Amino acid sequence: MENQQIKQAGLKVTVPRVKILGILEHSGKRHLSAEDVYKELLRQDEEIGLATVYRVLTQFEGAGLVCRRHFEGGQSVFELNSGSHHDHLVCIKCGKIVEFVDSLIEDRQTAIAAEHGFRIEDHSLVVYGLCAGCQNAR
Amino acid sequence: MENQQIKQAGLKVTVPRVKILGILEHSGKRHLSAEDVYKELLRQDEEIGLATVYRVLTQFEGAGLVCRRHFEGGQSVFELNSGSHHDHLVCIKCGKIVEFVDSLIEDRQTAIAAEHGFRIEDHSLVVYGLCAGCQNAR
DNA sequence: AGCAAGATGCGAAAGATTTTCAGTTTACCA
DNA sequence: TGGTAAACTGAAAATCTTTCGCATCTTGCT
Ligand SMILES: [Mn+2]
Ligand SMILES: [Mn+2]
Ligand SMILES: [Zn+2]
Ligand SMILES: [Zn+2]
Repeated sequence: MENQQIKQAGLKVTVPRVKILGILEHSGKRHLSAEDVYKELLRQDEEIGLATVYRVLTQFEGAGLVCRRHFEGGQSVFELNSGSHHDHLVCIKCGKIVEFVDSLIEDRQTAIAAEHGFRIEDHSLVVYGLCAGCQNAR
Repeated sequence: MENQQIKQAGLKVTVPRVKILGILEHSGKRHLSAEDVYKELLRQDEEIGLATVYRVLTQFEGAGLVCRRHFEGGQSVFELNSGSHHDHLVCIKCGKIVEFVDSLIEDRQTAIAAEHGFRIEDHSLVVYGLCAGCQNAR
């Protein structure tokens, strides 16, 4: 269960951490903002402050349990670290998110970085557009 | 000169606008934060407020004169709109920025979006790493 | 020159995230 | 099982970047 992952991450097992990890795992949505997590905690009648939510998410990120994403506009969103990298397609109207991986793109990035003498540490690719549903909706 | 571009953009020619456009054109750096522009104005003894800098940059963006980029960390940066799209390679140590365009990547993005029924409106690709110089520096 | 629309500068406000701090909880061991 | 140091927590205050509100100037045009 959650306790083990938290312990393995080198963190003490506390109520906020267990609850937050639980929400990330079982809330249905894969990409949640700190605010989303906080609202879900309120719904569950947990007395956990927003500052703690940010703190815990940041610790989880440091421990490699979650990934933080900075999409355009407002808040960052967090998602469980699936272990494998992926990029995102985001609908600018309804917020729908589709994940994808494309080895051709990954390879080109590596090649381009090499051409310029860079050693890649990370990258962020986000494609914004209208999903099928939102293209029709008039 | 600057006056023409501003006028063509449908904006009144004012001192702040002329100065800011001038800085974007001749400051040596291609990617500047609002704060960078503001500091340069102070250096030139111009009495222009930071709020005006943000306002003008946003207007320039709306008029298509500049592009706003949201790289990791704090501030957005602005650059003159070169007319053609490009992505960025950013050194996480010294801040060096290299611009690039890769049609293979662009094509794959279009194909992937199509596969998922999305119509692309925009995209952001930023590769973070260490530039040649920073890899050696010990 | 004279005027109305549009801009500016300033301080205040906003929104997201982080820090501070005093009071709690957890992990560990006698 | 206690006893305790270290780690953690909630709430409020602080930061940081960007935007607003508004009284006061400028610009573009007669
Ligand atoms: Mn994802
Ligand atoms: Mn650029
Ligand atoms: Zn949609
Ligand atoms: Zn560098």
